[in-house]
Amino acid sequence: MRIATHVSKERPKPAATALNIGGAASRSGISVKMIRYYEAIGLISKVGRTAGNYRTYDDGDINRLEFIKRARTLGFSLDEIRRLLSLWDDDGRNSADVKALVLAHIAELDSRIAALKSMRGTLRHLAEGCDGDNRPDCPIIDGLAGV
Amino acid sequence: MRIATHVSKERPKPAATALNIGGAASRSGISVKMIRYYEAIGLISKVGRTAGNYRTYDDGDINRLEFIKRARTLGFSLDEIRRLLSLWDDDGRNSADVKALVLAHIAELDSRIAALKSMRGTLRHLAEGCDGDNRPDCPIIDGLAGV
DNA sequence: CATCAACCCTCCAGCCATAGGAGGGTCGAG
DNA sequence: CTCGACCCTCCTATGGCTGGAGGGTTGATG
Repeated sequence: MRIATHVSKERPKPAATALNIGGAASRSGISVKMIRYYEAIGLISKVGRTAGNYRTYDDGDINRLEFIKRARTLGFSLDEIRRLLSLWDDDGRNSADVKALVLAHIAELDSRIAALKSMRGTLRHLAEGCDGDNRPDCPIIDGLAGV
Repeated sequence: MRIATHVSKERPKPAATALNIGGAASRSGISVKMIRYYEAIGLISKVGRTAGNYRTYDDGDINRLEFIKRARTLGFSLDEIRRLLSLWDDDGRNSADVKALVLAHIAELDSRIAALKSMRGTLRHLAEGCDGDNRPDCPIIDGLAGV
C-alpha cells in the first residue's frame, strides 16, 4: 500500500479521519471515560496510538462506538452488547441468535415495566388518600408502617 | 382474628420477643447482610447487644425493618427511605411533605417506565423484521450498526 | 523559542444496593 | 465436651458510570 509517496498536495486520503478520544467521544456520544473503560474491559479492542501515546480512532472504531451507543440506549447490558458485537462481526451468524437475544431483552424490559407499574399503582393509591396538608395524619406513612 | 389472648401458659409478655439478626431477617424479609449494612450507614440506629455481642431486635426494631422492606419494595431509594423514616418518627410532620416525596417518586417511576417502553417499542419493531432463521441477514444488527 | 490552554495519559476512589467469603466467636442440644 | 447453627467483623466484587490527582503532549499564540 503506497503511502503517499510524492504527496503532491498533502492529505490525499479524505475519509481516513483519525480522531483523538475526545473526537471519538463527541462523534459517538460516549464519554471519554467510558470509551477508555470499554477498552479496559475488552468490549472494544485496543486502538492505535500516536507517537505521543494518544489513542486514535478511525472510521471503523467510530462505527463500533456508535453501535455500542445505540445498543446502550436500547437498554442492553454491556455483556449483551458484547454478544451483539460478536454477532455483528460474524458473517456466518444465524439471525435467529440475534433475535433470541433481543426477544430475551424485551422480556426483561417487560418484567421491569411490570414491576415499576405495580409500584406506581400502589403508590398512587396510597397518595390518593393523603390530604397533603399541614396535619400529620397520612395513609402513606400508615401503609408503609403496616397500619 | 383473635390470637389466643390469655394463653395462660407462661409468657406473660407476648409481644416482647427479642430476636437475633437471623430472626429479624426472616421476620422482615431483609437479609442479614442488609440489616447490618443499614445499621452501618445509619439507616437504622444501633440495636442492643447480648453479652456475646449478638445484635438483638425488639418489636420496634422489627417494625422499622418492615417499614424499610415495604418502602424498598415500592422502589424508594435508601435515601428516600431515610426521609420517610424521619417523617414517620416526626409526630409534627406535615402530610404534605410525605405526599410530595411520594409524588416525586411516582414521577420518577413514570419516566423510567416511559424510557423502558420506548426501548421496548424500538426493539419490537426491529425484531419484527428479523426472520430469525439460519441466515445472517438481520435488520436488528443493521439497525444497531446504523445501516 | 517560550508559554499556555486544551487536550491526553494512567491510576485510584466513590456511587448504589447487594452478595459472597474468610477467619473467628457464641450458643444450645446431645 | 463436641458439634452444628448461628453470629461477629472486615474485605471483595458486581454494573456502569463519574470524579479527581498528578502528570505528559499538542499546537496556537506572543
